[in-house]
Amino acid sequence: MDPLLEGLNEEQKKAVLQVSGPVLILAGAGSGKTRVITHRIANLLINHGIDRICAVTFTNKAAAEMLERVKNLVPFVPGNLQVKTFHSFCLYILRREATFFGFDSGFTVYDTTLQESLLKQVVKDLSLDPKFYKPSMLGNYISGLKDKMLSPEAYLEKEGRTDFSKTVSAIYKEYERRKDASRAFDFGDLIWKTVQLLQKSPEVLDKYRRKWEYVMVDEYQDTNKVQYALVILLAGEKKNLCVVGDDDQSIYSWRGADIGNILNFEKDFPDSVVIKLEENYRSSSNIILAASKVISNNTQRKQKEIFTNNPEGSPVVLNEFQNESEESHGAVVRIRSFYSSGIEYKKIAIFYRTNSQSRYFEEALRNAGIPYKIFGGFRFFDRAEIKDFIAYLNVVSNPLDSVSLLRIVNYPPRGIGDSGIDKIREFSLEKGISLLETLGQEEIPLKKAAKSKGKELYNVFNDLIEKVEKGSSPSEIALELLNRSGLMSYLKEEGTEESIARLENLQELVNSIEEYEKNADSPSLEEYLNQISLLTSEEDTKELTDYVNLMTVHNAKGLEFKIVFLSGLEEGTFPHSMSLEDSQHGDEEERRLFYVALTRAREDLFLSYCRTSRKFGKVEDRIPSRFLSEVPRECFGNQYTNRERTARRPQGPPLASKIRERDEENDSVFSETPSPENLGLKPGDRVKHKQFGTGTITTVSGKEKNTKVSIRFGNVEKNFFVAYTPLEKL
DNA sequence: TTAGTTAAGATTTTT
DNA sequence: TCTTAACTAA
Repeated sequence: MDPLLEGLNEEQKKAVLQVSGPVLILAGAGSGKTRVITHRIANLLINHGIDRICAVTFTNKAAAEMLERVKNLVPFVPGNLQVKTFHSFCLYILRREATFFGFDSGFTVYDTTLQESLLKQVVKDLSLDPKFYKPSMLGNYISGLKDKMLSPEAYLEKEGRTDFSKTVSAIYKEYERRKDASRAFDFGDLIWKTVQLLQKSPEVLDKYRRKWEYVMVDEYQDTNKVQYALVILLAGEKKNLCVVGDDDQSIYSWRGADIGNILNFEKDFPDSVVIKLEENYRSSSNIILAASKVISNNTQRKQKEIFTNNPEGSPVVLNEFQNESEESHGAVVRIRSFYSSGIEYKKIAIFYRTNSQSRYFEEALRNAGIPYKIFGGFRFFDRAEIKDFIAYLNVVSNPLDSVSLLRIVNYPPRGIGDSGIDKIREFSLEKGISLLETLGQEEIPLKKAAKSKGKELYNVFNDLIEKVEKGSSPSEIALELLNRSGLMSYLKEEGTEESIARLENLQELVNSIEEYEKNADSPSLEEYLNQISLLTSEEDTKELTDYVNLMTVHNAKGLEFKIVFLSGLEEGTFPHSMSLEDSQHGDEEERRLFYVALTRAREDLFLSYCRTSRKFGKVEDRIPSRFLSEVPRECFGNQYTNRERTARRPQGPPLASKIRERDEENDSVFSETPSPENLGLKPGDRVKHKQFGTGTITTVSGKEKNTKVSIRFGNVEKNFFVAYTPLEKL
């Protein structure tokens, strides 16, 4: 038998062998979906000599995983095969077709920050109230319109002419105009402009249809209107289109995902082959029981049942903790014990609903010396100093990029403040020249010092732009810019710990550019900048080989782990209060999200919630997530102890009866004191400080070397690092 | 204009 | 709690 088919069930084989025409694979969680896709790609490559394939996913992590698994199946990966996210896929096309948009020398990709700063300018210039028209809200709104392929005019038409819609439409229009003048695309543009390109240019469309005769889309239930349009365009008349998805795992409606895309596939393609994968090979039957019972509470779903022939496995464990620190500590203790019994860290994942929750786990893992990697959330490229320097590079690569220029025109300080900036912008508008050009003008009405600094900056940019044209390498440009921008000396002079760290980060960025140069076919500054704009955190961490995975549940989709910790299962966090406000979907999307989380686990699933958690630094009481009561009692096994762990509150939470440890062994989790690192200092202690005399400790924070204490001396409160401050305990 | 201080306000999820 | 906007003094 073909080794590609080994170990596959009949339906999976059918999916792998279905070469041409439209195919819909309805794949339940853990039904071997990625296996089917990768084997299908391998089958096309090996048995049919077809390499004109593109496979599109949503997250970088899923794309990387897919490519990796294809690599393991085939002797080599042909250049024609593309496995990418929607965004990187479109970037690939747009970079090659930029001339279509009149962007003859490429373009800049605006991330959310640059998008919002442009919107802020627009709101200001249209004399609108920035308190009401918040850049972040406008950014989301406009992105949403782009997902639906609505232009400012089409939006107005559809929405009706209210004061609000008229204003938003005007902002949107002006935003587009300026973005265009800055020769930039935002994230939404990447996909929509690609669709427009393919619609308007038959030659280009034809070219890419021939380049990729076979199109595969993963997580099809999460495609939105514009992504749908893209897929349909690419599939063309040949319709060699294979989509894979599961309506129960649709978790992106807030980004315009249209579940109708998957539900209507058979209508869109009447000659399609539909394959259902319902057997779960991933998880223990305990986990599958929990997950399928929970999801059955949703009304808006296709009636179906996932099942497994896997053994029952360990009980699902539900833990209650007093707060987030104890919760993360509890996970660390278990991770340690798993590790000492021979389980690698990378088999373990910790999930949470929102990125901010990662903090506690990071802290606990760091203190325990356990390697970890955070997916999503804050990236290296999100650091302010990196963004600043990238803004510098953006201007060199695209002198028309006024948004980036404005970001750094006064950083480091050049005496060009808000009023100076206004003057420069006025002048540039009057003369019809770019902002950068304006900086070089003699007659701008600025103070002498500011004017000469501006001119200096202009010269630096001009020189570097010239050097790019003469073929200087990106890293050469970066190094020179680092010096001549004054950034380097500014940070050096500052001399604080903070500024030194920033300098090191900038050095790290230069390293990253050098790294890129080594690997790229024909390295250019512009390509580098384009690429990093789509990067998420997984690509930029140092290469660790074994690490615990930390991520949001959204990021976890499509992945699987032997051991999963799902944390923060409290009302308001999961389901998140913000999503409950959206009455249209109610809590159903949150439940799907919970379902996704549960079905990631292969063997061990630990659920946890806290009695109290912090919100904006304030401790608040919490109640367990509604989803916990939807998990059948028997999933938690029979072995419970009745001991209360944290008897700080007399009355138990609603679910107290369920929330027990499963056996004595695990009791040790709680008998360890959570943080012995504070050197014995605790709030309320009286201490003596050499300089300030006697005071009372109000708070203790941080761990080990980083332990900080706040001490109140009379009416003043001061903060100290315990490690640096000799304190005498009284 | 800048640096330093104070008060408000922020957090859903991703590219 | 932490970041940013607004305010104030120089």
